Amino acid sequence: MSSNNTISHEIADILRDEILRQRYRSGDRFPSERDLAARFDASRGAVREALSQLEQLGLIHTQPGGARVQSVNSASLAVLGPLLALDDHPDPLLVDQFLQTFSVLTSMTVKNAVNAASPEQLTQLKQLLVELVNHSDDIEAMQPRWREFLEAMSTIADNLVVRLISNDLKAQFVDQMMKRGFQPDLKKGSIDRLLATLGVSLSKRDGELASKAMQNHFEELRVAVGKAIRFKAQGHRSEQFSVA
Amino acid sequence: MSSNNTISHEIADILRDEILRQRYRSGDRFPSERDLAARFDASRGAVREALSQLEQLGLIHTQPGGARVQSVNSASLAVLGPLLALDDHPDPLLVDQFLQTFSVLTSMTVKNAVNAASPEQLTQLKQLLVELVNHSDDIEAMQPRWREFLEAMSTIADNLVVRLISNDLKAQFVDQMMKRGFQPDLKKGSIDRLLATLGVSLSKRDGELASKAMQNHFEELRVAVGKAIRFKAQGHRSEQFSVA
DNA sequence: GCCCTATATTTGGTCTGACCAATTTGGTCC
DNA sequence: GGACCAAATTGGTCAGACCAAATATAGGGC
Repeated sequence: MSSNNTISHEIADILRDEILRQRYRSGDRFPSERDLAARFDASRGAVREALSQLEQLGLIHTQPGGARVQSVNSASLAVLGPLLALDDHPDPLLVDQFLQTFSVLTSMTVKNAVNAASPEQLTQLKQLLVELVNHSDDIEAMQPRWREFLEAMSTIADNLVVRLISNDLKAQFVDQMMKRGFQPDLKKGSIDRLLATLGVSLSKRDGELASKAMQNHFEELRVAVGKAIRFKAQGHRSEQFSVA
Repeated sequence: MSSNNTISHEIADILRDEILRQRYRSGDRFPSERDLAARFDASRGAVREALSQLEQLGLIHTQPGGARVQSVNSASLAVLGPLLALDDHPDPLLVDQFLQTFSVLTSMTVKNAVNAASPEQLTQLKQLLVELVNHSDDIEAMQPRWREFLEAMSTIADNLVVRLISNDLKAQFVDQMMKRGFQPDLKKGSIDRLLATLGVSLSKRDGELASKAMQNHFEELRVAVGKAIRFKAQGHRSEQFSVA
C-alpha cells in the first residue's frame, strides 16, 4: 500500500484498515493516543502523526477530550484504495462503481478535448491514435500508449477538477488492479471499433461522438471486468477447497 | 477555512497557501522543519504535524534529507477549496470546471437512482419533489429541500465512489460559494421546467430523461454563475477605483 | 580544470518526559 | 432523578536528545 516504511505510516495503515473493517462503529470513541502508543510500543508523537493522517482521510475527528470515529461515507476519496485492498479480492460492486465513475469523467474529458483542441493538438492526438492502432493486437503494448493518449486528452481539456479526481482515482484503483495482474478479456473487435470511431471523431472534430464511443467502451469494460472478477473469485475458492 | 484553531493547522494553512500561490516551484526544496519551527516560533512537533497534512494533500513529498514541493496538478482533491479561497474572487474558470464536473456526476447519480429506486423510494422522491414545487417561488426555501432531494437520490443510487467525490466537492466548493453569499440568477421558468421534467421522469421511471434534465439545468446554472462572478468582480474593481 | 570519493553536515523520524487547557467522568448534594 | 462541582483523562504543545538516510563539502587523483 502507501507504506512509507516509517512507524507512523505503519500505525496509520493498521488503524485505517481497522476502521474500514468496521471494528469501531461510527461515533465510537477512538482509543486515546497514550493507549495507542502503548499498544504499538511507539512514542505518542508517532501515534499523533498517524492520527493526523486518519483525520485527513476523514475517518476520525479529534478534539481535546477524545477522538471519535466517523462514518466511511463521509470520508475522503483516498480511502477507496485501501478499501479495495482490504480483501484478497476486490469488491465487484465497488469496482463497477469505479468504472462507471471513470466512464463519465473520461467521456467528459474526451468531449471537451476534441472540441477544444488546437490544430496542432489535433494532429498530435491523431498521431497517438495511429500508434494505438499499430499496436492494437498486443494489449500489453497498448497500455502505455493508452495512458499517453488519455494524458494528452486530459492536458488539452485542461480541467483541474477532473484531473485531481482522476489522480486520486487512478492512484487508488488502476494501480490496485495492475498489481493484481488484472487482464479483462476485451474483444479485439470492440477495441478496433473504438479506435476507428475515435479517428472519425478527430477528423470531424466531433467531441460528442468521441464521448459516446468512450462510454460504450467503458460499458463493455465493465462487463468484462465483472466477469473477470467473478471468475477469479471462483478460481480462488476452488483452490482453497482443494487445499483444505 | 478548515482552521481548527490549533497551531499546527494554522501553520499548515499558511504553508498550503504559499505553495498554492506558487511561492515555491515544483521540485524545489522545502524549508527544513527546524527552520519552519523557528519561523513560526513553534516546536518541531507542531511543524511536523503541519507538514504531515501538506503531504496528505499531495503538495509536498518528505524524505530523510529534505522535503520537496510537488506540482499542484498531482495534488489531492482537497486542495480545491483552498485554491478557490485564495483570492477575494473565485477563479471563474475553476468554478466553471467545478460545475461541469458536478453536472456529470449528478446526472449519473440521478439516472441510476431513478432506474434503481424501489416503489417506496420512488414515492419518497415524488414527495420530496412536491415539496420542491411547493416552494419553487422562494429560492431560499428551496435550498435545504434540494439538498434533501439530491441526498435521497445519492442514497438510492448508492455509489460510494461518487458519494466520496461529492463529499469533497461539496465541502470544497458549495460551502465556499455559500459563504460568499452567491446567488446565481436563475430564471424561475427554467426551474419550473426542470421540476416538471423530473416529475415526468419519476412517473415513467425514465432515468435517462431525469439525467438529461439535470444536465440542462447545470448548463443554465453554469451560464448564470459565470455572469454572477463577472459581475461581482467588476463591482469590486469599481469599488476599488472609487476608494482609490 | 574536472571527476570521483570520503568525510562532515544537514535533515527527517523517533523517543522521553513534561506542561496546559479542554473535555469527560464520577460523585455529591439537592 | 437531575443539576452541580472536583478529579481524572485526553488532545495540543514544547524542549532536548539520538539515529539513520540523504546531501553538501572538501580533498585527492587524473
